[in-house]
Amino acid sequence: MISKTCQYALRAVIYIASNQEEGFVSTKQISKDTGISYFFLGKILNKLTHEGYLESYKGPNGGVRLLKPAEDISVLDILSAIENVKCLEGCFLGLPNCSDKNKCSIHDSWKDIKLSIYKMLSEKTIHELTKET
Amino acid sequence: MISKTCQYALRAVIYIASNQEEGFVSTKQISKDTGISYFFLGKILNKLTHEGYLESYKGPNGGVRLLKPAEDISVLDILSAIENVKCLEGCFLGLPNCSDKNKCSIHDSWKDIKLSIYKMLSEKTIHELTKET
DNA sequence: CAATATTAAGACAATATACTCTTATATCAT
DNA sequence: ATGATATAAGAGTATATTGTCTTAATATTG
Repeated sequence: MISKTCQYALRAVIYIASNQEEGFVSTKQISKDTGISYFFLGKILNKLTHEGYLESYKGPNGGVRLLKPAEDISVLDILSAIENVKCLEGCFLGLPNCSDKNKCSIHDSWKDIKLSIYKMLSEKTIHELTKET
Repeated sequence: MISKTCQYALRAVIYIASNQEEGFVSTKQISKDTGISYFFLGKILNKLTHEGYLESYKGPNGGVRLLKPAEDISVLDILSAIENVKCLEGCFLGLPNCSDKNKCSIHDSWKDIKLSIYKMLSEKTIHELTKET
């Protein structure tokens, strides 16, 4: 559905949002508490930094923190920072020519689903995800 | 979203349903008309035969045909014959412990989406897909 | 029976995704 | 200044997915 990389990115950002009151959160701490592999996590956080969602700081007491309030970051923001969100684009049957003008036989049904996924992912904020269980 | 293998399986079955009036449809013909790689397609059709959706016949004029009427085969039938349909099961965040009793923070929103996907895929039949464009 | 056409099955290869490690660079604390 | 701690970046490895090829088995046709 979404790649593991995206899942890790989301879980990491949720963790950061929940734990950054005291300053920067280190990759080591995130890795330890989420179970995400330290080195792989480093790459993901790096990407999110380049994409403008995180701010990083080197050296002792360094780490990353959110550049914007968690209320202003949607789940979709994080997913698309990592990679193209496949479930929101493209034809269900994988046909290259499929489009609104040249529909495959499942196009409209699938488009409805895609719209509901888009709505959910773009409305749900990271802040909301830090509150619930 | 769904794997290429699943997309190929669906496209092949739709093709078979549309072209089996005159008897068995050969892998070669399906491959030629759908653009799906001949050898890879062979494996997929084989699997669908083992799973009970196709009947195969060797030798000249051989090939495969549907074992049931296209009206009685859902899109979900074909997808699950190939592999576990990932978008219908499991946690959006990839958490192993996530369940209805122990929900992750996006669990309920995601469950709604999964239900609508399940409904669409299990109600849409192969026959319907042969009619439209 | 022999030649041809087709599926069956599994070995093999290529590509994409996920993961690991190493080296460089910046910052802090002493 | 020096050593410890952290990110930055890229090379390298492992696994999963996708795609290709080869050989065997089975049926039809002449």
